[in-house]
Amino acid sequence: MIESPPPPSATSDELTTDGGRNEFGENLRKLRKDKKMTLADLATASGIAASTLSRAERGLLGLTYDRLSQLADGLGVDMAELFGTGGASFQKNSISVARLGEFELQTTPNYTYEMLFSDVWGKAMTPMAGVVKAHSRLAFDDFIRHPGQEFVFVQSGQLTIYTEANEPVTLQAGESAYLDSSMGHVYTSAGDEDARILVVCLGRGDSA
Amino acid sequence: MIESPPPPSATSDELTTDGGRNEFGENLRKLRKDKKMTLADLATASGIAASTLSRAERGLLGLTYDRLSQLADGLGVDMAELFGTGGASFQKNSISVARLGEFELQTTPNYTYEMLFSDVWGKAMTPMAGVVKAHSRLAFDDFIRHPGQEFVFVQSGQLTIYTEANEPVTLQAGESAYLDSSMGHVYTSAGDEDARILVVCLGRGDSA
DNA sequence: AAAATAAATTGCGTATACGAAAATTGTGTG
DNA sequence: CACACAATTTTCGTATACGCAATTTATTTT
Repeated sequence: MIESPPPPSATSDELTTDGGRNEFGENLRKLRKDKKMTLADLATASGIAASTLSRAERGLLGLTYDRLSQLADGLGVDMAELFGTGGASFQKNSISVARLGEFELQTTPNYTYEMLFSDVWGKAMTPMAGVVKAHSRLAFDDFIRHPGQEFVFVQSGQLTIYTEANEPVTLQAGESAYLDSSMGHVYTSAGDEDARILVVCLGRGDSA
Repeated sequence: MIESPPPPSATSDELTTDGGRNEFGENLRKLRKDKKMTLADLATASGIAASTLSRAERGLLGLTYDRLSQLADGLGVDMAELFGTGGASFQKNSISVARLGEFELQTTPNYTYEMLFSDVWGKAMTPMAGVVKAHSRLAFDDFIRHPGQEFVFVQSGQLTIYTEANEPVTLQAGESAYLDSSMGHVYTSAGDEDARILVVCLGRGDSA
């Protein structure tokens, strides 16, 4: 969360503890106006006084958890959107297309892959398509890890997934797996052929 | 967010206005313990008094925005995870496999598809695999919409995507699209052949 | 088992969130 | 421009968040 510069009249207490509530307030006002609601409308919808909402929008107070929860309900959004962290910057009403070969191939010793939609801002999912050149777990110095979850689909070939907490699993073409990506994992091709896979990571992920 | 049942000793005021803060408190305690932190450790990391943290964990108070922000920093998580909306209940260190034909085929007039990993709790992404039987937009009474984002990959055939805010786009096999799923959208097969697609929705989504 | 230490909770005074009503500002119309 | 009305902000009293120190409970050590 990027903090906005403190207002000129901020007290020293606010400088050290306001935790971004000016930014929150701006986001709140934006959400409200996007929905063509007045403070009174939102007060009715949320059960929070209009005066409180006004102060929150101007960063003059920090709402409590209970009020935040009421607010999310009143605005019909989830908490993540309320905090502007859930893809709020993802372009509304957009569709992006990834054509064959459109994205630059990235090559490592073990993989050749494209980061699909690398130019799309605010994505909550990171799709990648590519080929697994590694045919042995020994090709890897260590497991790959990143916070979140990961979906992998085998388009062709056979894929073996090694993880630090489970027995290896082997997938045929058309099969898929869903895993905790914070757990160490690596992907290897399991047959003579290099497996072709599609991977979707949650958030900005560098996958195996 | 699924609310836990109110505790038996809840006052009527808590029943109507606590906005899930017992659940929040439980999640907070879980996060803290997962990280092997005492209340004093977290107090130091976050700059919030241990007594306040204790009360928050037991649902005795609702933290203000400023404190919530400090807490997220102190725990090294983002706000979404703090509220238990970011897959907090997803099984750590897990991998699940979807074998060919494993899930029951669901059939509508326009699609035949499997909800992959339908038995996996706490998934942030909902993968679906299937066939698009509709060859015309006229097959649909209305657009499909659900909050969030959606990734669609064409395995075979040709797919045309109609959206309420953009010109239709047609994808070949191996191509994909990423879209705002709150915008009305439908998928149709574009050639003689029924297109085979893989769809990943953010969250629990019913896709087109 | 008793003693020592760590961890969590309680008590109490201060700061701030909060709501209702009043005041001010903004907008539209004649 | 004046007026009416809508929208937002301010005022003020009450409720609750919050931190520090004391107390209690839980865990570890002897």
